[in-house]
Parts: sequence; structure tokens; C-alpha cells
Amino acid sequence: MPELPEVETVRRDIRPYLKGESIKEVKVFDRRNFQKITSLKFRKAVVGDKILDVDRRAKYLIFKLKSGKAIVIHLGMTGNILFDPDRYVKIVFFLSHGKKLYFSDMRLFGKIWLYAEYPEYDLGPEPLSLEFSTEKFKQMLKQHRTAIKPLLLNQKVIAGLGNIYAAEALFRAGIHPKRLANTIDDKRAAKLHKEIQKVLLEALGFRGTSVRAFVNASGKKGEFQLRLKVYDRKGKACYKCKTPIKRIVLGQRGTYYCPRCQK
DNA sequence: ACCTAAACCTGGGCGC
DNA sequence: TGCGCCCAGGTTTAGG
Repeated sequence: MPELPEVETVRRDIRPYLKGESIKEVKVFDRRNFQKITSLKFRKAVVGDKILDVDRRAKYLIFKLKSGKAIVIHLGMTGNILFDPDRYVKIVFFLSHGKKLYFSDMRLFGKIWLYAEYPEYDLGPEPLSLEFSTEKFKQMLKQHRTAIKPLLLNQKVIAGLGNIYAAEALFRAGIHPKRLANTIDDKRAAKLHKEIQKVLLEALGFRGTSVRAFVNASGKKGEFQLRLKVYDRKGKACYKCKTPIKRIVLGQRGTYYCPRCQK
């Protein structure tokens, strides 16, 4: 489900709700989301601790605790963090203000870790930060003789892009998903860099894309799915040239593009 | 140092 | 209605 705009939308929803709250209790209905820790140990370790802040790095949400520990959540494909329960709730956090926070996950690809201290990740730059410069992006592309689309999904290259926004950015930049990264000229690279940032910011403004499972913490869908130009549009007319949108598989991921507009 | 494919899961949608 | 496919906003791990 969630790429950078969706995870950031959730972070903005839950941050004011969680900040300064103590964790009173944790109830686990399915233990499979926990990584490298049992649900029992997790519960014991976090109950009584206080949430100081909620951060995001790439697609990870990081709950910063007073003890110095950190709860890290990755939503996987169908993970949602909710103020009200749905039918796929796996974990419930009981908070000191008497309210609850629900972790829901139909497919169970979501992951939850508990770290003794704030984690460092070996990931690429945040695409909406200054660190993600046009120059660095151009240089990075030159270093890879591999198809651009799977490269954009590599979190060690750029942190937070996923299947939808990679497809959308390539369409906007007029680049074929199979084009080898090192064959993209500087002008196109600069265009792609700009379109990555633009599409992420626009999607954030519309509170994410809800093609299937994604909802924000209040259970509401995003609105960016209405503005997608290629993703999930197989066989439909390209908005620019009317040519039917194609779907191919690249790196095991469905990949949508316009065969005429993207070279 | 690269690819590629399988694995982890549940459920929606479609054709027959 | 039901069955059997294909598909799904992700990441890790194993194999060539």
C-alpha cells in the first residue's frame, strides 16, 4: 500500500495524537508482524514508556520513546494505522488519554521492531530533502547500467519511492521504464529529478493514493488515485496521446507506461 | 557485483 | 454460486 506520501500522511495524522502519551497496554491478535521479538517481550518492554515523537524515514514510521527505545513500523502492502478498528486489526495500543491506536494489516506484510536505541538505516536520500540534489541524482544514474524503473524502487538509491510514484514520475519525465539509467542524458535526468519531487508533493497534498487498501488514520481514502496518469491504467488511452497504456513486468512488479510518450 | 525468482500472506476481480 | 486464475502502494533471502 504505502509509499512516502501515504506513510507521511499517516505520520502527520498520528503525531499529535501520540505525542506525550504513555503506553498503558498492548493487545496482540496476531504475532506475525513482530520482527526479532516476541509479542510478550514487546509488550513488557513498551508498557509504561512514553511516546515523545513520531518520525518517518523512507517508508518506516519511528516512535521515539522516553527510555531511548524506538518502535519502528513498516506498513508493508496493506498495513494501516487507525484511530478506529477495522476487521484486520492485529495489534492495539492503549494510551494514557484513554484512546487507542490500532495496527491493521490484511496481508501481514507489515513489520514491527523494537530497538534499544534510535535506529540508523542504510538508505538513500529522502527525495524531498535538500540532500537529494539534481547533481547527485545525475551522477547516481550514470553509475548504474540497469533499467531505470527497478532502480527507482531500490531504497538504497532513493528512500521512499514505490511502484506507483516511480511509474508516475517516469511518465511525466517521458522516460521508458526499461531505459538503462546510464543512458539518460543530463536534461532528462534533471526533468526526472524534478518530477519525482513534484509527484510526491502533489500526492502528499491529496493525502496519498488509495488504489486499494490505503486509508489514513481516520479511515479515509486519499485522493491522488484520481490524478494518476499511468498506474493501473492498462489498456486505457494515454492522457497525452491517446495510445493505450501498456503493462509489463519489470523486476517482478507490474509496470505501466505509455509506449508512445516514454522513450 | 550484479541480476532473477521465490517467499512471506489475504482477498478482490474476472472469466467460465 | 463456485472454481481457478491473476493481480495487489514491499522487502528479504536464496540461487545463478
